[in-house]
Amino acid sequence: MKEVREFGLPDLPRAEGEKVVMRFAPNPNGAATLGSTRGIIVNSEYARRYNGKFILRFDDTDPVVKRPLLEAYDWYLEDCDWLDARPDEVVVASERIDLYYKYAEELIEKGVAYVCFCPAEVFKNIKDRKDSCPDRAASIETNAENWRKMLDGVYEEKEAVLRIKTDMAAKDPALRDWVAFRILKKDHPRVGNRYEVWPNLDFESAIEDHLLGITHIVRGKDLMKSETRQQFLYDHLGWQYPVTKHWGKIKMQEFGKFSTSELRKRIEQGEYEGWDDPRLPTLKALRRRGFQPEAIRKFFIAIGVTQTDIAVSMKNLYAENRKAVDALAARFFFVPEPVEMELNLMNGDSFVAKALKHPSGADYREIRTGNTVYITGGDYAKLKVGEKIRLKYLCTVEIESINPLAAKAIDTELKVPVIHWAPTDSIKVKVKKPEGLEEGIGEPLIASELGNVVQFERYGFVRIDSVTDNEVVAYFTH
RNA sequence: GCUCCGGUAGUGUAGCUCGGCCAAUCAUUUCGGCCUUUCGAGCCGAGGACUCGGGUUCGAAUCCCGACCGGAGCACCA
Repeated sequence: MKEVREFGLPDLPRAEGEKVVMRFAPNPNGAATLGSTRGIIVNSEYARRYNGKFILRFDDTDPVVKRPLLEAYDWYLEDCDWLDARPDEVVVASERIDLYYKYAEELIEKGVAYVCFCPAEVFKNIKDRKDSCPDRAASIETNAENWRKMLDGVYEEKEAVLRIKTDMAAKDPALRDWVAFRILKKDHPRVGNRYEVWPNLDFESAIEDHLLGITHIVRGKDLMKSETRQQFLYDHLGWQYPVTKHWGKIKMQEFGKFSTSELRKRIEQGEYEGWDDPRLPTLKALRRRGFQPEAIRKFFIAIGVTQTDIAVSMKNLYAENRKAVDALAARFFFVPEPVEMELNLMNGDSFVAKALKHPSGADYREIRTGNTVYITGGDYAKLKVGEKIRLKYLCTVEIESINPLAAKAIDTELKVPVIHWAPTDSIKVKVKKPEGLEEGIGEPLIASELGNVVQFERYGFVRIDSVTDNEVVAYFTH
């Protein structure tokens, strides 16, 4: 019988009464991007659904090519907290290197790991021929001794590696004898110069997943082959591989290709203001722009875990965020490209507009103005003499002249266009958008919303980022 | 070159394991309408898809084969 699933992630296959243990394992070489966010949310969501455990593990075993950033460890913790995905346990691989050495020795003793002295290109040739490298046949004693020498610093970088024996004749070249440890004589941001022999991801993560009791691995399909490679290791050690699930490549249409390393380079070169620059696809940037964590969660859960490669538009996230933010965002008038309008009010009319703070509520805000108001350049461009428009919450006017712009108040009429405006004593407002800076003016009360997400009517949602004496800076949400 | 994975509307996604209840779900986008004060908000409505070709079957989105298209791995990166 077919049943339509409720909104959410598909169920994970699991044994009866099994305690689910999930993990998210980033390399902290920069701030979390939208890509990493998927990993945080999907894994924590599964852990939550099955009442299991969620582990955050830093796979920081590469001090050179993708060198960890010391601050990023904390950033990940903050981001997880913010996303309501606080880990039950945090593990740092670089602090557990001795543990990996122990297993390396065990594998050497079992005769399933060997120290290989082939230069990379030479080994590639051998591998492509489905041949074996001469070191593969070395005795256990020789390997143990060579491994010892590796650890003792006898060899230089690239002179020797420790390989795991798989099958040099495997149909798939990606599986043949892979590197488990290599020599890197470079300090590590976290543990300094304590180690010169570093495990590769396949080795480190294989050992950790077992030790941490991970039951299910859910990650990107770029690591699909990793499972097959690591399976050899699990067989050698008599372990059971976790259940795996892989999602396809995700690309945000608005951002194109980005990698953490690339981002880091550009930030260091000053191309961006920092990891929270509003143009960036980082969690820090989205937070500063006023996105709500529950919207981001829902967005990634809706996308799910299919293996198809996808190109998603930020519009989907915007839609989700709009639902979260609409109810709590107070409304204000912000006028970009302001054009001055002289206002001739009828006798007895008030210069104080009573405006709704939120269309669904009853709370008012007062907007006081003199006999000049400001309207947006865009609205101005469409005006003609004799046309009637309503200045929202203030009055209906008839345009008397365009240059200079002047209008007189008339009796309220139905079905006239409604535009918003800014009062005489407006404050300066700068809006930082992904596309650039937009300047304008707005009602003074905006300055009282520091840190809040508000809606600039007919413009969009923004988060008030900073307030000074006569200027407000807002980050554009969407 | 070798190996692996995938292909449902503009974009995501459900359905595929166990073929019929699928003239295909939900969301978003787009379009139209509504709202006696938001034409970047809200409400209502409409449109829009099973990559192609064979096969199996009474019956195929679902099973099989092939083609085409997309992506990944073959790093002393993660």
